[in-house]
Amino acid sequence: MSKQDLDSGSVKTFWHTTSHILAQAVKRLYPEAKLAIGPATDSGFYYDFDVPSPFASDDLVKIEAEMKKIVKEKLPLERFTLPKAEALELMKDEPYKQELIAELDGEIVFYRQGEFTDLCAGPHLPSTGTVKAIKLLSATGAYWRGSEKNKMLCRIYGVSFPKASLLEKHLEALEEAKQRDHNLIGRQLEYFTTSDLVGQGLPLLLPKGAKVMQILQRFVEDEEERRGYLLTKTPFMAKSDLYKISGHWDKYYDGMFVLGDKERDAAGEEVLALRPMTCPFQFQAYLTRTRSYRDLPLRYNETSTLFRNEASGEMHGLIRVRQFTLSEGHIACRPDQMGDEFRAALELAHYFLDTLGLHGDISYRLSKWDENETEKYIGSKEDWESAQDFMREILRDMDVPFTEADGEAAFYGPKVDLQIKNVYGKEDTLITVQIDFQLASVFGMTYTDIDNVKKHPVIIHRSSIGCYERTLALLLEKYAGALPLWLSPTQAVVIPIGDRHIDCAKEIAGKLTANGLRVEIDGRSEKMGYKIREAQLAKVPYMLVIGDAEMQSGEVSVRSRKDGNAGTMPVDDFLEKALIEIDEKS
RNA sequence: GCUGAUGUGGCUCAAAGGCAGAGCAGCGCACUUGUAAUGCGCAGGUUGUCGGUUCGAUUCCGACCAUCAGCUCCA
Repeated sequence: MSKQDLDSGSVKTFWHTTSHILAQAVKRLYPEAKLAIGPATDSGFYYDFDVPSPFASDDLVKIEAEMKKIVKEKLPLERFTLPKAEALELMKDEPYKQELIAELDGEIVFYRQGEFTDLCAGPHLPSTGTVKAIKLLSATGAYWRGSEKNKMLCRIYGVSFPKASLLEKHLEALEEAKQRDHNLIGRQLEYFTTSDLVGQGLPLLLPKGAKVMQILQRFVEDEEERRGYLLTKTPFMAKSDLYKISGHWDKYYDGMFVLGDKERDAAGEEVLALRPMTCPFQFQAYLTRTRSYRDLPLRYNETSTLFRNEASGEMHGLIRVRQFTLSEGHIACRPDQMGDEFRAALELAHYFLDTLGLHGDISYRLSKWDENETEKYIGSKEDWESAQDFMREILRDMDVPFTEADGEAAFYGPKVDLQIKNVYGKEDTLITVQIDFQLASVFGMTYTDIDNVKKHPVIIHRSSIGCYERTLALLLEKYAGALPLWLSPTQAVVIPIGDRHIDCAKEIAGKLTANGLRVEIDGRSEKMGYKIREAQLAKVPYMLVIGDAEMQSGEVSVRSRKDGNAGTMPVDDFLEKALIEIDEKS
């Protein structure tokens, strides 16, 4: 439902009531089903059921049909409350509802529609009759209360509208989103591929993808150098000893590719592991000599390839992979420099996001530890809270809107995560900036302060552009494959109309290439319209047509992928125009 | 890892317990082209992999691998 039709509260109410209709339909068709929870989401609703065998797609068709009957029955929704004991009695056949009721206080709120009653705080529509258009989208598994320790339930996702035309529009929009999916266009446009033989989560970047990656990396490394970073190149693997100090061996073992195992390690054999992070390596660089307070802040950056053994169901295109490249940096600074450095790290990220056109799609999250699971983290409660308070204050001071999330921190410190949504609305972290009071002392990193006392620096862990693979994926989705000129792997294709124009085309392409443009010639014996179509579909920004007229005048006929035929102009004019556009990164 | 779905030529998709087919892409020939598809021809397959059932499996069954959606986890 679009926001114009209803405000978001009403939309949620509408979807929430639809989820009750879903549950009612399921209960009618599968009386043995036990009800869990069924909320509205940002894009529809779902309901979780405990059923003997998971729903198949045929079942969804039946359930949808039953839901339509319930709508036709125009059942009124009636709110009522019960004291806890009676509530438990009412839900005596619903163990999940009982579990929820047990945790509630005061009067328990229910909603009733026809023969169906559900535990629910509401609010709801007055009648089931207004839910005219319903589509059940998928049936998947979901753990009860979101914990993999619990039973897996069957979740049905759906969406609904007061009018069929709105549903159609919504489904069309979903279809359009699919056409922007990097996993589709990235393969179609040959940015990347995968191979069953290479393995899951290990995409192969093809020339176009590799070119964009190179452009981004040069851009990032150059900008970071300007901002006082020193580039390191550290190994892809290290002995278990290093990870034992950093804590990864204990806290992150399952996430690492270990060339060996714990048994061999325990037997004293050398066991190497691929790095899941760069921190401990750059810390070793810090430790090469004694540091003075005058050396700080010391900013290391590295275009760092990392390896993380993700669970097999997690991998997704270029967004979740097992090997990826991060612009990773670590800043060692004094406490009095921490504020400026933290802020500068965020500002650098803003600069990159602005340049890429992604800033508007970002939301900020202060990712804190989980006070109830302190064993997952290292360091004292005081350190954690002061770091979290500090980050919160800087975010407020920078006037950045943000949310806070418990249990999302790294094991060594809280983070500010810059979150971004993919084309389906699924959120991932793109960039992260972290403050760490732990690892400097763990690794024995010190500096001699002005008072001649050895102290531990504060470490800021930061990425500045996000993992390159993920960034590429989001750029492809953002621009539907038509990347800005400066990022386009091929910036222009020269199209000679006939064979006799090929030499002239080569000359023009040569001149543009010599001036730094990435240019190709399409010299095939095909009709011009065909070549233009192919270049358009490949999202090449400019097509330069060369025929008799251009050969005579020494001009080129310019076509832009966006605006079509732009008429003829001297080659130098096109070059100048293109160079300006590249320079502006627009 | 868990739940569900899917896997047929480079791509998009047909068919089917008994000789696997089309369009696009590719290659060849002709055409020398004026802003989104020139025509004709050729070639391309151990139907993801490995087992099982069967006279016969690409089709049915099982395991594995990969892809997709979701959960959990995470950059």
